[in-house]
Amino acid sequence: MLCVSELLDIAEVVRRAGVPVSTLHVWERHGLIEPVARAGLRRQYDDGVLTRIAVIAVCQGAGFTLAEIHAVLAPDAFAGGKDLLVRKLDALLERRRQLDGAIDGLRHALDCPHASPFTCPTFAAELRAALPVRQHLT
Amino acid sequence: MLCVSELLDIAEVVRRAGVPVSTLHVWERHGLIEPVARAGLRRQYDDGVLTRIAVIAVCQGAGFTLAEIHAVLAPDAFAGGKDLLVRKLDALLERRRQLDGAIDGLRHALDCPHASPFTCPTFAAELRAALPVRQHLT
DNA sequence: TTGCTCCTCACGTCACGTGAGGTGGC
DNA sequence: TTGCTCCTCACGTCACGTGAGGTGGC
Repeated sequence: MLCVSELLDIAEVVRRAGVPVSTLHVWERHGLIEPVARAGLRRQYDDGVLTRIAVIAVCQGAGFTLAEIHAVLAPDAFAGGKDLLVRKLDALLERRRQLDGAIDGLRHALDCPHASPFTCPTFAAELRAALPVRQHLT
Repeated sequence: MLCVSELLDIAEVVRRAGVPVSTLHVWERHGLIEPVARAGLRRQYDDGVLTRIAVIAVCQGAGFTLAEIHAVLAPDAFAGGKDLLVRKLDALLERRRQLDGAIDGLRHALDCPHASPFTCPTFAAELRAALPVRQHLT
């Protein structure tokens, strides 16, 4: 059995994943990723690291801390239930609601004939409406 | 002419805006907000601070740094053109695209019969597809 | 006078970013 | 042997969060 799986050096991972080296080092210190080997001091990754990186990126987009992502990446993360994921999905939906508000606000600011959004009653009203929903993502 | 505009203490601002005191202090140090007066040491805000806070919150959602938000809040921010806003709108749209990807991914993870997303080919493929778009919000 | 809210100042934290100086594969 | 990539380690940064100890309005 020939197991000649392609090994990636860190530059290749940076190129394929679009994540800077400094970030990869941080994630490694937090136990989120790990090279399968070293060539001298140089990290050698296998192809699976790209999937892990994708999971980390998506989870960060969902507002997970690195510690939470560590839990998600654990082998038994989905054994005991998916409560964390359900809560995070709610947070994501709320986040999208806020984001849509920001997009609408920015579009209005770009179209607005007023010199500044502060002098525009429509914009002010829109902003005020966006405020009270601010919540912590827990 | 009676100018008895309602003054707000910091607790009232926290209640109405949903932003913690520590954050208000930081924003003040960065020149983003300012009390209109002090009662002894205690900050007294007018009603307009709520609009500024709303702008700050929306801009943060758009990925602005506090320094950039400071520029947006300047009286002549919209005099010289709206290039910054146009770029940020693009960043926001890209961010929403990522967010939608994360929402789809999470929903799939919750429905998925597999023990872990890593063993599910659909999930892995979805994640990989979400990766190469990672860009800095500049 | 007594709480209670508010204050300032310093330090901690989270997720990186940035050199400085050194190692090692091709 | 010479670059060039990669390494580790320490320190900086951004946007807060968290006490510690003190002030002051009601």
